[in-house]
Amino acid sequence: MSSKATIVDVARECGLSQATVARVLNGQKEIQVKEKTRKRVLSAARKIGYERNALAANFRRQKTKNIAISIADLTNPFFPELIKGVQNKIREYGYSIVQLNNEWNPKIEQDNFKYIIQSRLDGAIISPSHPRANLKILKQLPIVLLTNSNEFSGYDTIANDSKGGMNLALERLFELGHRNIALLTGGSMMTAGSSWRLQTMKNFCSNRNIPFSEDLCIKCDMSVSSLESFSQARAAMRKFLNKDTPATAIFASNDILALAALHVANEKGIKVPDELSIIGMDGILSGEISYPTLTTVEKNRSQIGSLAAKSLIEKIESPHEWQTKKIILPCKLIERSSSGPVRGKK
Amino acid sequence: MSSKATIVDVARECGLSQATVARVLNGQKEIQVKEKTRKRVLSAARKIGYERNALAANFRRQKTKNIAISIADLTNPFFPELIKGVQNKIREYGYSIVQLNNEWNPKIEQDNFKYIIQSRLDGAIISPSHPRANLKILKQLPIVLLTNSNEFSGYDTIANDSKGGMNLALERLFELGHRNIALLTGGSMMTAGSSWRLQTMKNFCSNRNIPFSEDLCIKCDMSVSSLESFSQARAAMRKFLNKDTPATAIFASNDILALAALHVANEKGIKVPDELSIIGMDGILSGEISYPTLTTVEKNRSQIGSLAAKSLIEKIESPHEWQTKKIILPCKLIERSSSGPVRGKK
DNA sequence: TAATAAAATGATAACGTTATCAAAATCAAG
DNA sequence: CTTGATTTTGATAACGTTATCATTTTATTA
Repeated sequence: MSSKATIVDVARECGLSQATVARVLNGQKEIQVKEKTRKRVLSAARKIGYERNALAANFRRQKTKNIAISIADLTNPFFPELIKGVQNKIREYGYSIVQLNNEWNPKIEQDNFKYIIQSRLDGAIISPSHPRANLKILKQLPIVLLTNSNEFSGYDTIANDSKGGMNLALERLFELGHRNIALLTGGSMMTAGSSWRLQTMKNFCSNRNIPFSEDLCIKCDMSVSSLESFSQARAAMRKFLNKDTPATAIFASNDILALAALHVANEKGIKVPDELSIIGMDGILSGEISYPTLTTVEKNRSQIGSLAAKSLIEKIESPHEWQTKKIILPCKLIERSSSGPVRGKK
Repeated sequence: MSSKATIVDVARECGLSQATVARVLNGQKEIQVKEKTRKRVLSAARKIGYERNALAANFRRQKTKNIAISIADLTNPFFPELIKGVQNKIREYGYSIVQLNNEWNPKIEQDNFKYIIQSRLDGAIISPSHPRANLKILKQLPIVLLTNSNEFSGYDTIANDSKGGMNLALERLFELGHRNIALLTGGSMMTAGSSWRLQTMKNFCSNRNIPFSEDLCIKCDMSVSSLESFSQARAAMRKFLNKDTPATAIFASNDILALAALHVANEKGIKVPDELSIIGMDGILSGEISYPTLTTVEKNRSQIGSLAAKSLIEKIESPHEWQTKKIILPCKLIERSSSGPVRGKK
């Protein structure tokens, strides 16, 4: 029938107690059971087609060997590779992933958190949808946040040094002679990160004593799907390039935005990098196959995923002896063909 | 403490039976409980911070409200959008996704299937890693396969009409005057689909009475990560273009391969589409932002995901009155800038 | 108001595993 | 062979919910 064989059925079949059967089938170590009985159990289990009921086991132990990954949008090319990194790491430990998207919607995000708690998942890797995301409900749970925002002081976090990475790009542009650098970034202050980007830009400009005005800030929406983000960035870029801008270079907050800028430049016949240098951030595949290929500040997402997973599992499996850990990985500037020394404008 | 409040604690707190409390907190319909007691329960639950233990509930009902999605590789840009489609649909029904990757490894895939069974997930959406993937273990489970291979005759399947889509592209290229069309595709016969592609190509050529030889078949590996696939395809393309080939057009099995071809063409100074037309398949983001933009045979992944989810949930929730369903969605040719009429060769 | 029907609540037995402790079997040493 | 230590097995109580009844309360009707 539809109802599966249980441990009791196996016990009956082989004439041993269910305790012994359990030890053979689901016991942790190979210890404490005779080879002969082990075989007796296994053949009985195979005979009646026993499949472990993880539901019952999870319930009994109040553990699931599942962890959540909460992100905004899976179609954002940043995440799949990160998740893959997590996946590969946790497989070693026998965990699985429950994948939760929130579409940048804090309400859905909150529902997802509630789901995590109610499903008694063992832990969670969370990319907060915004800098003040409400994590209260998760306070008893081992979690690792994918952010370097200082809003999350009590939590374990892991992220790339985006600020440092941004400076890497800006310094390189300065070195190449650029003095009018535009910033293409998300406009909403709700979005994690957009305000520090503006601040980093201002700091850089004042340090280097070069001008920065609101005119050099191209705002669009990052808290939407990649496609929408791309299309909005293009619109913003068109508008920006229609004004006779002094910018000789653009730093974009992520590769999608950078590729949008590149697209518009191609469309308008502006030569990249001769007339305009463009640097993105993340290091997604699209940037490796664009024309020209995209200079970018790379974040090693697979590494982040892997480290986040490792951290989380250590935290899950030895909750004592744990102290809050903040990991910040350096970014790497990958110079491809969308950036170069400043030359004349059209 | 770490141990959470249970339904019994709530019952004690509000002086009602646990049955009544259960009815209020987890009961399906709003029926059969007085407004007054409902409030009494809810306030008690809130007071002692009760969170439903889904582990216990799932165990008792032998249902998880979780479905699996089994794919080869999440970083393949084909899948995230598909999963998003699934995600958005199942949210309506209160289900969640357990995400399983197999890295094209049948052994991992089989382990994942076992996991699905043992975790008593309610159903699964499966993209088989190869045409003879062993689904035996899943036979009692509601599943929907993402394939149009006829190897899976007893199963519900849903996929785009790839063959038809491929013909769409080939016919269009023929119409544009192309008579020497190369096929860029996966080389291994293990890979789902690569043999029918070759067959479709041969059929088309013999129908249209144009030549096709092994020389016009550029083989690389599709059963690897996108990045690797891209790089292998580039190598194959370089080799192909070094021979003085008569091809004026290339049809690639997916957009990654097509973009690799485009990349090599750009690299070699071959003008696309003037000297070489390239058409891909899938409709991924990278193809919209490449230069030139990529003509492609689009598969609506989000729609597939959504339909697969709907099908699966219907099957889960009314297992009777179900008959095997095979859905084949048409592809759509999207003509962008990488294809055009045949002209002179270099 | 009594008798009956209907609605609301209560008592309790599963679900299948793991964990704990007790009992039995085996082994080692005198 | 006994005794004691050690290994192996067995009996049984949870885990927290849902589902099935039985019971009580409330509503309806004569």
